Amino acid sequence: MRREIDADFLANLFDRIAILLEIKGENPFKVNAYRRAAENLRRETRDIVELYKEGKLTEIPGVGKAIAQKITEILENGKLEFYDKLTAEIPERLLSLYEVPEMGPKRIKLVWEKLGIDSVEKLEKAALEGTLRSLPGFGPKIESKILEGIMALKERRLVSRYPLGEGWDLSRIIVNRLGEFEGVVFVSPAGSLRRMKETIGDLDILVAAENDTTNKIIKAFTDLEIVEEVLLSGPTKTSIRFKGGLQGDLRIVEPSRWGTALQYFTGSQQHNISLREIALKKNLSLSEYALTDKINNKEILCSSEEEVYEKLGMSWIPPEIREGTIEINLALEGKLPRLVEVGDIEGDLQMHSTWSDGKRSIKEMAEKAYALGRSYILITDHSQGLGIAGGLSIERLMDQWHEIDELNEIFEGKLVILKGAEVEVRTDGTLDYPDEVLERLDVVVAALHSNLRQDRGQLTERYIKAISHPLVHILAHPSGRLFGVREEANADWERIFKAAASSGTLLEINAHPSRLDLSEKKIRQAFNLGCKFVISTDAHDIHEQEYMFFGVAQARRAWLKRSDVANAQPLKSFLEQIKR
DNA sequence: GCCGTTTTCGGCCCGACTGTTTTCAGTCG
Repeated sequence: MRREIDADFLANLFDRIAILLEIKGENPFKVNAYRRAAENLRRETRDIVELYKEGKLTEIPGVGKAIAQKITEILENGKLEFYDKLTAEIPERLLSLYEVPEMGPKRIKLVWEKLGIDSVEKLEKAALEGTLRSLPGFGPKIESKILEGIMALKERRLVSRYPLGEGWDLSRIIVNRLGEFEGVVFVSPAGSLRRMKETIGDLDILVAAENDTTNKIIKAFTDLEIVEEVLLSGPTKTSIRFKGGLQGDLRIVEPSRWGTALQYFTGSQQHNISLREIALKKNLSLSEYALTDKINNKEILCSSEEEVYEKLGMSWIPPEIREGTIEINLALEGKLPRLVEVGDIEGDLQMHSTWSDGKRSIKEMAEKAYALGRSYILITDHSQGLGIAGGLSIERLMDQWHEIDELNEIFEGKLVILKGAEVEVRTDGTLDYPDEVLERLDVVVAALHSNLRQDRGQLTERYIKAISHPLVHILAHPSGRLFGVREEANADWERIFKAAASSGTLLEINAHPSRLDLSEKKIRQAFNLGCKFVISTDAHDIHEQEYMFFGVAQARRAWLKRSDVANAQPLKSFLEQIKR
């Protein structure tokens, strides 16, 4: 059976084409065009086959006539003549060399043409025998770097991206430590961490400091006990590898250049390119150091990010949506929406107590919620079927209601504790409590924890059955993914989201850093199909209630506004909004 | 190969660092 052709398949193909064209020595702008098309295909939430049928492939940014034609050929014939011709000229197996650090298109072409090297094994052999250094531009240093790179590759030290939560904890340590250091004026995480991407490839830290202190700051950074090795170190830029494998980059700039530096270092790359193009149209050149007037060659320094955007004639853009897509034009027109903010969140609609697998009493959880400024919370201990998490029998659940009633009297309405449950959706799509019990809960949260690998069709029906149940208000952590443990469930998400939109069932954005579920892309897809959302922490301990900002960032990356998030409303409007 | 309130042709971001050089190419972000 032929493998399914979807946007990711096409994106991977165009990325491979880009590398092969690069090795061939093609026009770099053409190479870049394939990369941009690939990137935008990965972002696309609409179904590619549908777009093809409707003749709308060129609606995808970066996809013009030529690439649309190639997609069409693949969908119709299952193959691409252009690719066959290309790989007859530049063998596909050369792509494996591209994974080796220090090996770019020029060096791959050289070792292939001069030494017949077309595999990592042959490259390793040549490096070990010292024959690589005979090539122009190669020497002993590069040879050994390549060997180290191959080692890292074999030990799988290069491949992984890290969940945002891990990078976040690390960044706190570094920012706090460097912030105390003499001479440091500003310090901030940048890069994909500041943009709050779901996973980060490296950790970027930016420091503003006076010139004479930079050496000491670099040393303080590289001397941190969490640093494994220094990869490179110059006067303004240092790269290290943390214990555990994550790479970290430190950049130091003068305080007067903080704005352009923070903007540049936050990215994304595509966003930066767009900004620099806008600058050029205004006869300005933008770099991390300054805006430069191209006519008189004078620098315009920006000490804040807001100034950078202002001088380009745009409104400031939140880091979470800096992807070089529609945010650019909207900011130029001053039409960016106000995205949902942590301060908008009034209630937290999933948390656990010692009644099931939580670590704190309901009272402790409620006090923390009140301290965080919430006005309502929903207690969602597990239902009976999830024995592993101490699921509650119906009797125990009813006992819990007495405790909640008492606590509500104590809180006198300053915080309202709602009665809920995280009700298990059984393999056949039925719920783990009978309707008579569900009816007596304030809010019902349904969740799938087991058998997520069942047949795609059955799983989809199971989701839809749960979503369509008239007593279910919220579907918790819909895709079931757990970073590093479990992938998103394989189901027909378009059908599931349509069912949620039509029944009015709210989709949870689970803020826990191990989940961040729904993904950014699925939020956008669900939003476009008419769904509404809640953002919940799924806290099992008091400090985990602080993770709300992770979920809010996820929502912001998907462009959600306050009105799209049901728990960003006061209790009264929230209760009016939930169906029944 | 894509794209367009300065263009349907002629542009396409900008810099750090390293190793190999004798002024710069290659890789990386």
